Amino acid sequence: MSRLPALDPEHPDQAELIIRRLSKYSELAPEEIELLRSLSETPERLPAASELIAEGERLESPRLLLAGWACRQRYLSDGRRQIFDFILPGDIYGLCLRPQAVALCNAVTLTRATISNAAALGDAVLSHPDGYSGLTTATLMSASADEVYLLNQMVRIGRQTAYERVAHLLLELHHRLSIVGLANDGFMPLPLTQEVIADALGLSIVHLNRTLQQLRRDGLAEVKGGVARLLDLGRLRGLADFRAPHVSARRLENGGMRLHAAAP
Amino acid sequence: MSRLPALDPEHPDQAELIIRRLSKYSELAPEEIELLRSLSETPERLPAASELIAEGERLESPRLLLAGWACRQRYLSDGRRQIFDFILPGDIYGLCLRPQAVALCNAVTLTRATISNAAALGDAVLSHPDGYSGLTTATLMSASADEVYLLNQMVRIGRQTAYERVAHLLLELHHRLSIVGLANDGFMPLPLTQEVIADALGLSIVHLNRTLQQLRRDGLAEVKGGVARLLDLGRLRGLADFRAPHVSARRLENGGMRLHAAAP
DNA sequence: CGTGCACTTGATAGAACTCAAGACAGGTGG
DNA sequence: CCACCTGTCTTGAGTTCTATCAAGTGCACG
Repeated sequence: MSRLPALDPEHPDQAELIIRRLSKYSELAPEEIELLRSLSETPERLPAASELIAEGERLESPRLLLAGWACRQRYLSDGRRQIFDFILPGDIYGLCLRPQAVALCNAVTLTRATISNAAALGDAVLSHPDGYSGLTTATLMSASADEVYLLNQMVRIGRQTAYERVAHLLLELHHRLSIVGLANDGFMPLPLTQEVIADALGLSIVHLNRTLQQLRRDGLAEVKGGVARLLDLGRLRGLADFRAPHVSARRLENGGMRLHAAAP
Repeated sequence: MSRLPALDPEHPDQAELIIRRLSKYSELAPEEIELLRSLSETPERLPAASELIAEGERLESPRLLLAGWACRQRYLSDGRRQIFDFILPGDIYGLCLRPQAVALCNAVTLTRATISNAAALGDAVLSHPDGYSGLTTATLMSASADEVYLLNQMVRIGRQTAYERVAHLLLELHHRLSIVGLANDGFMPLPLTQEVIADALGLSIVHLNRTLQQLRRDGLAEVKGGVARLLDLGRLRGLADFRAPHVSARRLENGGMRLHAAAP
């Protein structure tokens, strides 16, 4: 693994993250990388708790989260909240293959964040896929992976215990952050309050807190001060039944494109 | 509301269900209706518990469930199962806008079922959307609604109590079945074992059973013998926080509807 | 008339939630 | 510089919800 460039979340002057991520899925041509790099030219800073997308809003063009964390969520009328998934640095959001698509839920930032419009990427993928085959392949495989994360989330909250849920989510986030170089060997940023994690996992704050303590007592994971440390990836994977989505990057370049792609 | 034609699940000689459903989303031209009708010409009968799609399988062409019920699901390695969503009569499944898509989870029949290949529909939507604008609009809106059902499911299992979950699921199924004319005024087929419902809602069989009894004692819903009767839709909607997905049917008739089979 | 599957019931244990209070920041204003 | 917020995290106690275990019922089917 090559050394990672410094990644100051407050001054992300490049689109390295998304370049790294999409490169995992398909080889990118120089002009495709150039296109991605150009996405960071018009960054916009947002405070935490900013609404990125409102439910029902028309999705005009995709956007890129350059830095910071966000999520998609919905509230029940009595205030209970369910977080569907997290949007991590380097992720594209608001991209939908359906024309005239409308957002099905809202998206908000969980930390300070930097975003930029990714209309150029949307254009490439939706209108000129033949001219940007690598980029298109990679973007679609990435979208596919995002759908897998959604299904994972459903299994977690539907069929796993609190202990398993937390372990599984931490592993998934670690995996996703590893891809863009933000996590290494169990160490990763986790700028989420326990309330947010609880709302994602369908747990109460108090119970999540105790579950985290249990994981720490068991020598499996420590979460503190916006950082998480997974101390025993092997045991965590076993207990949480976690398997990294095998998005066989770069294999079968032509032909059987082996991705977990999707199906309603 | 017009009278419904007889719908014998064992001999569904027409594609009326999907025609009704898609017509809710967009006005269909005569030739579009003809195309849909032609989908029922090569029906295939399957017993219960047949695998419709295997996880990882390449999605060649969409298919239509003419009769019977199915679901998408995943198992944990210790046998626990999570059902993600239900596929109802008249539903399309295996349609994915991504080229070369692969199934993200498997799909199986829950009852005897009749299916047919819907390649013609896939072709129309993916390759000739301009020639089938109504059909394309309707199909995409329908796919969109399916995604909403997935999010609903996540909210149910993540943030609702057992009682609320059951009520909410029954209302959603009733709503979906109403659209194709299979449910009326609280009365609907429900050919699911309690085990299946439990696996969808993230509950144990025993607890689901008791929750159903509670709903019945409260005069809200009766489930028995493959049939469900929702006795007080208003109260059910209130307690489950259910709102029918407002699928803005029939607006935006011709917009820049442009969808392509972006192909790497 | 047995057999199997779905459903039901009772008893009990365990998981997770709620309430309430305290500890510990980081930031603010005096 | 310090007192004071406010939001987050932590802890304890008690309750509620849900799962598990174990039988038993009912019905459809061969």
